[in-house]
Amino acid sequence: MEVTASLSRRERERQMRRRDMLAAALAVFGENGFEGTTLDEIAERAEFGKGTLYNYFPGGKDELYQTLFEEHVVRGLYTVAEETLPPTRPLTTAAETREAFRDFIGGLLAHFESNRSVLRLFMAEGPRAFHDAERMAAVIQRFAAFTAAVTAAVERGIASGALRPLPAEPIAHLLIGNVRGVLMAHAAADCAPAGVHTLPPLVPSETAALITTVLFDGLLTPSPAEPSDA
Amino acid sequence: MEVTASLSRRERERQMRRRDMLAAALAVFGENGFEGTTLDEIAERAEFGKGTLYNYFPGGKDELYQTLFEEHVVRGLYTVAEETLPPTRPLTTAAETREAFRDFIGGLLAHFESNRSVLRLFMAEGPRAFHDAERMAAVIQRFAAFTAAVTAAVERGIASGALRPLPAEPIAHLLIGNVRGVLMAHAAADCAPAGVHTLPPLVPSETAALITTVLFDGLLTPSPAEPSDA
DNA sequence: TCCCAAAGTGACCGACCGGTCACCCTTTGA
DNA sequence: TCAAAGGGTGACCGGTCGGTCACTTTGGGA
Repeated sequence: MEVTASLSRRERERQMRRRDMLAAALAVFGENGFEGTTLDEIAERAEFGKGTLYNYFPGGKDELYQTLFEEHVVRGLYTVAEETLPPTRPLTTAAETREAFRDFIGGLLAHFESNRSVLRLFMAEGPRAFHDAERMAAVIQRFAAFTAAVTAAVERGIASGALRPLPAEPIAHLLIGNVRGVLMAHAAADCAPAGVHTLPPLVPSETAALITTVLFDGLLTPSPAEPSDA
Repeated sequence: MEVTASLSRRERERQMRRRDMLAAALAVFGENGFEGTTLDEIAERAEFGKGTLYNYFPGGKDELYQTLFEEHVVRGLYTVAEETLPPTRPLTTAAETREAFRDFIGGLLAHFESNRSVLRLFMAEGPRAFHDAERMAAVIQRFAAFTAAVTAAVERGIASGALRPLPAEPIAHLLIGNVRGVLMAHAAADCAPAGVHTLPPLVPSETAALITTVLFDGLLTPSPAEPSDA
């Protein structure tokens, strides 16, 4: 028992240190990007020697980055989709559908709005992968479950008649792209020095409402009668 | 006269070499991204010595990159906006407005679809700027004229009653973001190895029509009567 | 034909950084 | 108390790459 307890304490301490390292790495990657980050800085920030990083992450810089990306970005996206667009949620009326996707969009915005380092991780990985087919394949694969969940929801909306019969997957990508665009704009704005193109702070619910209005009701002034919600 | 002619021939040759260097640089940057590109490779591809690059671009790697970005991306975007959404184009009816923005979106798609290197330049610069306030400010400033032109068009559409009275600038960004998203998806797809998430080839006019339908008419099935176009 | 200025060149430099490993220190258990 | 083991450490290594500059080539004019 004592041996077990001792081992598990060791194990717990190991996990804690691992977390400290990841937290430091997230901060530095968020500030300086992948290329701009040095292992020395991560080690210093985590208050460990550089060699120790390699005890915990034998894959080095890349393993640290991929771990963070998986944990915060991939899992974050999937969790939001799972919670707001589960297969059990009814999407039969216009109001239900609009509300579900507003929740989805708001959830995504909230997830990234709360942590700028994670947001930058999200924004920066795509372009990084453009120049490496293997990495790009990995990224696409990792997001597959997420995009599939969104596409399924769109398909259900179309099947129920709530949504127009447009191709579901492009529509799903369009939805995601809108969120991505807004996040990108905010990431850009709060990086630029004060005064240059200042954006009002991101309020997920309000922005989600705006995007939802545009995407679901359209930009055109409704001609015959306002399609009333609920 | 002879002196002048001689000088101008020199000058013309200089311009030609400059162009060769830029073309080589564009190809390499497009393939490998900014960080992944070495001056040695650009020099080799351009069939000049590395030192000669510095005769033409004293600012080195960064000047080459910025020049390409300005020439192909910034000017490209602005030209499309200027041609498809000039202040003189009437945006008073729903049909006019939808058509103008469909042209705009199609123009953007066509501009980048025709040159993948330029597309990657466009996609990659944003994230690169996240970690450098000065560069980000420069990027925002360089796009200011473009976004202003689009915002102005949205405002005119709203003023004429064709578009809903939503905040014009966010809407402009949303429009641009949708195009960006589609382009990103295609850049990603044709980088990934065959078989992974293959996308149908990008047909600017068709994609523009889809985006326009979604953004202007909305995803919801119109309840009372189909708002007929024209 | 010769001269010289301008243009071209690539070997070289130094900074940088990911990754390694020989050493050291703490902990543990007898 | 001590010895062995495991984990922690950071100086160091090798490779890379942006940028430089002393030398070479070129070509136009006298």
